[in-house]
Amino acid sequence: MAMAASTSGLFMGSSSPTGHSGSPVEFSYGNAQPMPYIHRNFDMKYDDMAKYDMKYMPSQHQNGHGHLNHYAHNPWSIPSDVGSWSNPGMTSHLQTLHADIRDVKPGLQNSDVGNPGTTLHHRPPQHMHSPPGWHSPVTPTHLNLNGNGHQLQHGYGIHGMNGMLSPAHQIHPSLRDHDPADLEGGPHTPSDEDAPSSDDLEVFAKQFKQRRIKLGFTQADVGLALGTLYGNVFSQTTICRFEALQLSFKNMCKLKPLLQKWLEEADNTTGSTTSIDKIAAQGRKRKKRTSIEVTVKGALETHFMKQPKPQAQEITHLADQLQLEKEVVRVWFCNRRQKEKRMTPAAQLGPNGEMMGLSDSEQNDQSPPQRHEMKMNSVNSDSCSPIHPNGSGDVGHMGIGSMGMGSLSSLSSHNPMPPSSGGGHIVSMAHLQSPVSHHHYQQPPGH
DNA sequence: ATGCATGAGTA
DNA sequence: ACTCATGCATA
Repeated sequence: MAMAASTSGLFMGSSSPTGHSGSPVEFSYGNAQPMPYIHRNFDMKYDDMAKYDMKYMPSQHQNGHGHLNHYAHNPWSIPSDVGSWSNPGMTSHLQTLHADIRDVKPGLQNSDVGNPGTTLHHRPPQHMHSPPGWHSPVTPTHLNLNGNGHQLQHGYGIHGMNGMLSPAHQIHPSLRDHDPADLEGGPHTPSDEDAPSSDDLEVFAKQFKQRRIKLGFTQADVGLALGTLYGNVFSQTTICRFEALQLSFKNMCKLKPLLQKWLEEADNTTGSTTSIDKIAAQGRKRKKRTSIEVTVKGALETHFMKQPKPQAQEITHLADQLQLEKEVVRVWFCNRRQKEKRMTPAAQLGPNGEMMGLSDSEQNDQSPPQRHEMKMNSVNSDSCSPIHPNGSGDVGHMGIGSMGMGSLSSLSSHNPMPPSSGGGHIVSMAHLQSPVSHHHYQQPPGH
């Protein structure tokens, strides 16, 4: 199926390197189209579905969505192609990742065949013609997942294909953080790859964004390119969050190598163009996004302060009270909690920067439903990172060149953060706009 | 850029 | 039922 194979422009869905976000609008399936899903074809084991009144249409199902899921839980897995980031802690799941990887782009590699030598990179800005419709109905490459729902697929993933990997180039000195010392198989010296500190991540993220923009790529482009290159497709959202340091530390660490590699490619790619088409997925509909009214939201916030983890019963009650579906409320809390992990009570630093508060577990004082978040924090005390609160620039809204996030906390954490731990610290600490009002959440797990 | 949503893995 | 990674859809 040759889709738009000729497109050289590649994923230029939007390309508005104008400076800020790649407006998602142009992004393929428009707003109204519940188009296909790229992954997320799964079995609906949802009974919730009932409520949603069949709004979801399962199309096919395998054991789970195939790609980047598993590794999601194995944060340290990374493609081994890149010898660079080999690191003990992470290597364990490489293969796993690979496996996952391939399923994402079944079609692309094919379509790309025409340009064997190319680094599968695309040169966006210059020529962007037809938007590569993602509509191409691509066959879901099935991955053979065995009963465990895990990978176990044909090995022809990425590596087999002409497509990816290639770069042997080196990157800017500034970007390369590995030291040559770690060749061989032994325990190599810990480098950034091993355990980037939050500072490293921050710096990298910033640098990444700048380069990306200079190169003329949008966040969406990068996300797609990653899929092309390594098999892991990421959305604009994820790239955005990465740049804004809004991911968990673990997640940041996981993505960094990929983005780093992409950067290398992008920087070195001369003019080769590669066109790849994006795969589309089959559709499966998603529940229409519920828009919660501000007042309702406020109520939820209020409850959240008091009880971040309401019991099912409570949720039911709340839902009933607010006239929302229970599921909506439940999800709201989940998301809120997740968000809370990035929002830190941090703001309570004293003028000197000392950390204050955050000892109590909950209080009545609640913050208004503001939308700024202050990030940086670590949720679980367990593993690492002493986080220093110090937010800095507001990453989100600044212009590229002007990002002033100078130094945040250097949580220099080290460690390979054992996956075992819940490790959910987020690295981000970006904006701290209003240093006032905020609640601190930090309640002990026991509930 | 972010809110609501999905789903794998886990407790 | 929750966490975590991730993303569609939207502001």
